[in-house]
Amino acid sequence: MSGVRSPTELSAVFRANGLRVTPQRQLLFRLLYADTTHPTADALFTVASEQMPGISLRTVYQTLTDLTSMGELQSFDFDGTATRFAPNLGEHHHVVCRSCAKAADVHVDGTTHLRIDGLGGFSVESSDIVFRGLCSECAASATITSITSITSITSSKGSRS
Amino acid sequence: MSGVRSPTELSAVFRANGLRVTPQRQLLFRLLYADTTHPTADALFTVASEQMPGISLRTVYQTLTDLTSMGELQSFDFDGTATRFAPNLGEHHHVVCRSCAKAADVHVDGTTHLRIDGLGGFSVESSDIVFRGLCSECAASATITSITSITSITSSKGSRS
DNA sequence: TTTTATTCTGCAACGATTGCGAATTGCCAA
DNA sequence: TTGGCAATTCGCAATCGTTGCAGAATAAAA
Ligand SMILES: [Mn+2]
Ligand SMILES: [Mn+2]
Ligand SMILES: [Zn+2]
Ligand SMILES: [Zn+2]
Repeated sequence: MSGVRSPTELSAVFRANGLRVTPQRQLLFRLLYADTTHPTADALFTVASEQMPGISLRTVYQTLTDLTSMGELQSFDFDGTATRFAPNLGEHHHVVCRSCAKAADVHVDGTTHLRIDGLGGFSVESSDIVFRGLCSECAASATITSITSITSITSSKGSRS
Repeated sequence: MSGVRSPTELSAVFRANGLRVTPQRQLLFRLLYADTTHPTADALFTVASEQMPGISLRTVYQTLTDLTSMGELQSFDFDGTATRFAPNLGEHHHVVCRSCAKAADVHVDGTTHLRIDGLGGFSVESSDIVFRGLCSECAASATITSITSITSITSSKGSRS
């Protein structure tokens, strides 16, 4: 239920579902294992290409789709850009940086005490909580930018861009 | 802070921001007023076209973008499909039907008691909770489908597709 | 009314994702 | 081990949602 499934285990899952285990798939199993960045298909394609030049982006999408429909991965749409994929761990939620789009897992206590008002016939099966804010790196550079900006205004005697 | 801003109020907001009030914009203000469906740009375009044939989808996008950057609308990416827009009411969250993608507002109590573990340097500025499940219509038709399916299996003596 | 900066529209371009068909290949059976 | 063949990969075109751009239209100030 929790923990990342190993490449070997994923191979077994594929065979159990009547799917073949190819070098491309094995590589992706390895890359996904212990990847905590919630990467996009294209990000995985880039790193996969280093180890296997010629692998196609189409195959990356295919494998991610397969893994997702088998329940081994979850897919997320944190913003309007590319879909992000991550191992389907136990119940957890996410923080997303509004500046660099970095995402991280968080564990949230107290979700069972939430009172939902206004459901009007909807039945709830799951919940996704996305906390938005700034990662530490972006918070740091925001501070620097702000200081630079003040310095710039001071030293340029109030010019406007 | 809460409640939908009226077309007249939105016109004032536009003028206050140095933007002009055009018939296209006024129409969209009216359509958005009291629209609780969290429509896509294209859905709004369709209904707008009925009242103003010739209005362009580009203009709908433009106006939605303007309203969003003025803080009058919020935009959501519930799934990988089109962005959805809705008046920026007070704090509230959403239920989304996994079958027909209908979205509705819900009010959630207890969010202040959530304990977030594993933030690791992230500063949280806001949170979005999306509850996923089935709306009453889809739940009803799912039941019917299920019964039909059983009937079909029974009457076809166990054939497999 | 005249003027002009803003807005509208149509269309091209873009990024992400999927459909498709031909070439390749994992895997099972002999 | 070696076919045989269905599954898979790959490249490319197509699709979808959205945005950039430029010329025509127009809100609103004078
Ligand atoms: Mn995660
Ligand atoms: Mn809402
Ligand atoms: Zn960041
Ligand atoms: Zn539904």
